[in-house]
Amino acid sequence: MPEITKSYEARDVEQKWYAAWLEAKAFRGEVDPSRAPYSIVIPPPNVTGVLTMGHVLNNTIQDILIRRARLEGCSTMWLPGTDHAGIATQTVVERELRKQKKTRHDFGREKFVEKVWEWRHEKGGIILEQLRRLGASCDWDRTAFTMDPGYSKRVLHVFVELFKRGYIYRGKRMVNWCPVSLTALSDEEVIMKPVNGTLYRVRYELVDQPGRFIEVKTTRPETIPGDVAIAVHPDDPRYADVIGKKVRRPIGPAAEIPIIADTAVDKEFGSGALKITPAHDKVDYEIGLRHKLPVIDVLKPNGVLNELAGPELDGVERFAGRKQAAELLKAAGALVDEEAYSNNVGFSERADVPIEPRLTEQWWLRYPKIEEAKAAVRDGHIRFHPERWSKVYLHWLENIQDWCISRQLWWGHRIPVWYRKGGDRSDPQNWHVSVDGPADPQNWEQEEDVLDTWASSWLWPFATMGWPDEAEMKQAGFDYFYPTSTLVTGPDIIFFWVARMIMAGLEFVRPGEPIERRIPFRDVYFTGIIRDQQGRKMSKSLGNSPDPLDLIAKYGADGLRFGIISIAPQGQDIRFNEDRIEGGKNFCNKLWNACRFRQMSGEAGDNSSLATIMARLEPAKFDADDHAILDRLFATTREVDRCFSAFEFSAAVQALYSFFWNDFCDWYVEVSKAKMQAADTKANCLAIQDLVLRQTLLLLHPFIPFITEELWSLLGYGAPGTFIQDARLDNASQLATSSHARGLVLDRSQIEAVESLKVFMSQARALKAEHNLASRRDVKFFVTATDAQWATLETNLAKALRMAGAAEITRRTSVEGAPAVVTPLGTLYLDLASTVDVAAEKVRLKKELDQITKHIAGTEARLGNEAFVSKAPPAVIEGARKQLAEQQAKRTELERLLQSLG
RNA sequence: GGACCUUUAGCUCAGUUGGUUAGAGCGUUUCCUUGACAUGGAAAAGGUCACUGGUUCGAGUCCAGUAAGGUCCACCA
Repeated sequence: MPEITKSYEARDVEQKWYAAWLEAKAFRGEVDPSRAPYSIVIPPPNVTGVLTMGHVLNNTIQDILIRRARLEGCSTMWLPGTDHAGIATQTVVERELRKQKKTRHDFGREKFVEKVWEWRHEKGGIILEQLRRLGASCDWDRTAFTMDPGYSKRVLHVFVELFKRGYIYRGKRMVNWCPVSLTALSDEEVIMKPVNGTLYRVRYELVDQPGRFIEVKTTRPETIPGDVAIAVHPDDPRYADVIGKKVRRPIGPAAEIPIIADTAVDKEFGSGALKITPAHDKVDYEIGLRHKLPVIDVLKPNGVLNELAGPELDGVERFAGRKQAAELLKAAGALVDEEAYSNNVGFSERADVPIEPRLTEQWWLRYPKIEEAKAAVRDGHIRFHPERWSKVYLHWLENIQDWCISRQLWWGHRIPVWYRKGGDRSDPQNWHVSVDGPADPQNWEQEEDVLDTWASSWLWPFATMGWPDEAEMKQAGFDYFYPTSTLVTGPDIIFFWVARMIMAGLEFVRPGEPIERRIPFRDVYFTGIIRDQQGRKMSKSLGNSPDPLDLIAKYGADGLRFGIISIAPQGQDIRFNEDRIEGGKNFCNKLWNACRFRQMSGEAGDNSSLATIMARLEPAKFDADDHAILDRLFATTREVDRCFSAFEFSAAVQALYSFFWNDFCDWYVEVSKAKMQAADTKANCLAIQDLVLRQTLLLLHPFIPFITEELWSLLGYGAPGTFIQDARLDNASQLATSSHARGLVLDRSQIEAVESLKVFMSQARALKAEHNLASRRDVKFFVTATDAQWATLETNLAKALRMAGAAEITRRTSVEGAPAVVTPLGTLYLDLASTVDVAAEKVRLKKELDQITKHIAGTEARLGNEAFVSKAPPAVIEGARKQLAEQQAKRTELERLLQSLG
């Protein structure tokens, strides 16, 4: 067996094992009816994406779930892939073209789309390669892409089906228009941001009463040329006499526009009068419809004012136009005043510029299965973790609006609608809607728009598994793996993705079957957002996000995974802290060296299975520490189990950390050193170490897959050619059953004795340190103890001497004048009476006495409280009494020690 | 305007259904290169659990309110 080196070198080990896993197709998801399925579909990253800390967290959690399920005996399948990300990808490629001073229009649609595909093949999907570096155990043979021919066909099929079922319609409506991307956006892609601007007070002169004005307040004077009315509230007495009269539009093409009454106007705001510009405001548009007003669009799609804005403003960009309009108003004497004003403005999520409300023809989707989607979560068929996100989800569904699914882009799924050449496009008589198009294509032209990216990714959980083609579904194991088990994602895409996937699954999968068969996943785990030290979101533009690949190079993939999980509490945002990643690396090193020590301590016995290790245990030779470490091992196994069922990964990591580092390394391995020197106890002690290490590696493997695989192999736990994932993880009760079968019953009193020994040891070291003897290993101690206390000490004496760094500990009936400490195993004296600073020792003892006296007072007060004694549960009262007795005994002993010092 | 989250040691965070003297990691101080590990070991210092009330025998934990910070939703020009 190869020797374990002094320090753990992550890089080589990681490369070696990942290659071996791929070679063996260890991550292949196979249909196996004898086992339970466990499946995850990856939230497909943008094909343009590179690995961020968010991806690290998200995918580490998915990998943890998948690997744990594998160890529990499930047949697992983690489906990877990427999203074509319409706007983002098109923008990236257009940016490349701009370097060559070209635009997509220089190429034309077909050539441009070819360019995008070229780009994708060369540079797209880097992130999937990066996920391998992280250790992600995806079934790479299933890698999907939302623009794959098969996937695309399914997207179009869904469009056609929804159209047939009456959920899709075409209509001219106000949409959120991005003047940079030149496309419509859904409401979800608009981010509201407060903007500091100006509120202009503008006056409109009445046509038949020169000199009389109506004032309105507006933030957008450049749209005044598009004004078609002034609206007031019908009950507003200030304007009762002007309703129906006309005012002059102060700038732009001269026009007389009516004063109308509409209840949508807020009497309290501003002057109570509102300018109506139906082309550039959603509310205005609705008022315009009610009053049959014309629509005057003064903006070009790119946000530049057009000729309808008048000669002065024609061709001026919208923000420059705003200032210029104000000047024109001033010149016309129509600007009353202006004031600084902050209001919320919708921004395009992608381009980060204010969107324009714009009246355009678009395709809309009325969502299917809204009520059932609510029920799925409300009734617990789908469980959100943390649960509180379900409120956000339900609230959105309560107020859901139709979804604008068409985008004026070239990169994406072109909408499968054809219009009869020369026909009126708004007349459905002239439409052909099908996946494959009309039989006589020469007579038709296809819709230019493509679908919103989310209108393809909402099918991800089933379109990646061959749906709706029976043969492909069979091959993908659809029946077996759907619904998927857990979705791991961020709460920021509850609306974009999670809710829509639920509706899509309910609408399309296994129609007529019960809801639990149609939902796309059973659990949804929402991660937090990773923030920097100042609490800011990590983002490319701020440059505050470390490159995960750098972190992998520095700390190893395992170190990164362990570190990030340890700072990621459930559902809370995460303050990134590189120290914790370093802590992850250090933990790996600790694990490595503990295994190294095991290897150096003696030949491995038969480690090939749990049973063979159990067979090597010798219950008759178990001492207190042996009982205690197995007790802690079982308890930790149980705790990790609980953490997984509660999705508390950082708690699992903490439990494993403290068990392994504190209980095993700091204590058990240390006491082992004495036991392994005795031929009689050595074999049993090594068997126990082998048992602990085996179980620990299994429990840790989902979190740190590489190093555990390496150590599993080095310590001979697996047969050659097998992986740690081929083993089964026994739970705590299975472990207990196996050990019972071996005749081992853990002894509670022995386990408690170890707790006393630990306290004793700590106090002995502290006593040495207080007298500047911490580094000495030849110190002599005396102890005054009861027979029971001494019995515990005596049986563990060899270990105790070693651990305390003592030459001897001898029992005395009384000791005078030596520094002492009261321990659970008797009073311990340092044999240095002659050199001791009596005054300092008295101060120290006095301080301890004061403390215990305070505690006694507290305990007595509680027990003296009639209400406590009569109302608290007996166990609590009993505990308090026992505690009081112990405290009093300690006080008596401290007083005696003080007295003996004079 | 509505909903939600957070506030515990210098820093980042645990703290399960209320129950001994509130914990961990990092950082700090002192000591230690003893044959697994200095990516380590030992000891120690460090907290009015944001604030105010309430419920209770008992509150970091439950309730109400206040303050600060954050997130999401919402068509007031």
